[in-house]
Amino acid sequence: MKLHEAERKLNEIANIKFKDLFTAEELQTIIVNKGKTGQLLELALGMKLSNKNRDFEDGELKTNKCDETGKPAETIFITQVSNMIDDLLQNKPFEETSLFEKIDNILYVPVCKVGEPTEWSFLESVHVNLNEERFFCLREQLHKDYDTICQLLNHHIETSKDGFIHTSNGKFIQIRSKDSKPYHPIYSNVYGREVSNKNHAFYFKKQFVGEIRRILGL
DNA sequence: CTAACTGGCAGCTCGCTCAG
DNA sequence: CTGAGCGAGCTGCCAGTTAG
Repeated sequence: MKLHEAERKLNEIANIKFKDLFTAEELQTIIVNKGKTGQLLELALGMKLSNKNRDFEDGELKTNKCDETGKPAETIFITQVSNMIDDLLQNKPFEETSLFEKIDNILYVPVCKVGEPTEWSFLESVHVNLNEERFFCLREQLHKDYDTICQLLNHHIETSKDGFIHTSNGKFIQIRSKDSKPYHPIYSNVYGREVSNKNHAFYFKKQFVGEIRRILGL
């Protein structure tokens, strides 16, 4: 599925309460298993559930919990770090990383989760394409963030007590731990040893959402 | 005191592997 | 050939700590 097609479908179901969008049975699974919202959205859009690198043929779907005004409640998960750690430690050019591939064309869908799940709804989606002129400024900043984070990772490995990487912040994106037991250590070929005892991931910080809303005049 | 940050937990689907 | 088991990668949620 192409991103634009999903965007169109989404705008048809935006602002409709979940109780009018899903069956009681479907809603029940949301309540029992809170991690289900994103999957229900993908199904509502007629997509196949998968663990592939990109949700759309040409981009990525990101949902996030927020309030009625679209203000995000959480940072937004982007992608895991373990398989690209050496790209980062060698500061591979931003545009060539799988991180860039992951974020250069995003359909961001805020999910208003105030009150009971029956009262929740998808809000107006936001399409962020870093190749469009109006996002050049944002793209520049993300590039800077990327370079900063690459430096911070090396700095942590070389100077921290445990010799491991730790939370590293840019202005709009960050890297921090993301794993569950049993942990998945990150091995670096550059250093020839483990550089973390657990997996890490890229996240968009909340300021990122504020920035795209500002750019789009929302 | 409150909001943000940090580190962490858990559950889901897919594809791969391997025994039967 | 087939199905169970498992790892990888995805998702969302939250408690304790820190910063403003």
